[in-house]
Amino acid sequence: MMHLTFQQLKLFESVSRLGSYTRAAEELFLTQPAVSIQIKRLEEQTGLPLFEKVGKKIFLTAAGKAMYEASSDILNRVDSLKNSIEELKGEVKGPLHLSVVTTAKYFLPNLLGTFLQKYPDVEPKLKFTNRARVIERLMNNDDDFVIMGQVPKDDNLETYPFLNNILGIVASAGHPLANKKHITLKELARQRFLIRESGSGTRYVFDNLLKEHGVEIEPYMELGSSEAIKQAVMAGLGIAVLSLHSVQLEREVNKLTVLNVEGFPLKRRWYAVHLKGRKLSLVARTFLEYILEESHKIIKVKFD
DNA sequence: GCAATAATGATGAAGGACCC
DNA sequence: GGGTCCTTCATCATTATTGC
Repeated sequence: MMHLTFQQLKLFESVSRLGSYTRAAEELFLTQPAVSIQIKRLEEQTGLPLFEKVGKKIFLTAAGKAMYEASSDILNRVDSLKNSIEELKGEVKGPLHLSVVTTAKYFLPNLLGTFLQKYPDVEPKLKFTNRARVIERLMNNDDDFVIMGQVPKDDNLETYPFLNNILGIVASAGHPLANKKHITLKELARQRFLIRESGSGTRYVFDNLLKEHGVEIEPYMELGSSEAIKQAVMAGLGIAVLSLHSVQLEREVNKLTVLNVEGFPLKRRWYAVHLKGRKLSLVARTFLEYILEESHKIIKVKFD
């Protein structure tokens, strides 16, 4: 009979997910040897290696994959048990698992901060990633719910719009088009465009808009985050489509400006989304109700 | 840079001795 | 018999160091 500890499973799940002993140690506030020793003991209990090293990378063996599936399941069940117990006690307490598209990092911490002031015993577990990965996690039912701007068309999803997501064409304050009253999309297409990688929600919206108007642009540069794009725009490398949530501060200090382009700003919504039929924990329900009712009071953005 | 190993310390459970 | 204190041991963590 294997004698596995909960700590070993937690460490194993973390190492598998992050592909690194060191990263797992950082995540769990331990030292790397502590992780190494526990994984070794787990392998001794299993009687089979769980990881194999190829060069500097580690990969799961067949036994490791089976262990990963089981450990994820056990950890999820324990989280769910914690939620059930807290629900029986009627306390808003315990883990809150959310996957969030990266652009939402400009407003979600603010919402979460005010929520945690009210419910300090909630343990938020956030994953900021791009739209494609958020959809993957949504379909795998990995989180309580996800937050995204562009919800895939799927009858199996429950969606809750909660906040305006305004997308604008952003340029450096000294850009030649900065003071122009009306800019056509064709005119815009001649500019140097900085765009997000495919898989990003902002890119998805922009591509669709261009297709609708039969306009083609040649991207000048592709960057992996809104933050990188913002810095590049401020450096005068080009213009970009960005959520106005992400450039609020830069607009206030006159580092960036929003161009007056036909069809812009694009008014979209932020959505909380989960699979239909998913039973939300008390913590998740409370947070969902909180953002539906309070987000527009807490998060303000200048649209013009 | 990253994982493994060795030496060492902290902590908690179990068991025995002692006292009331 | 029950409660308290002390010792022992296992476990899990750390730092320092080594090897790839």
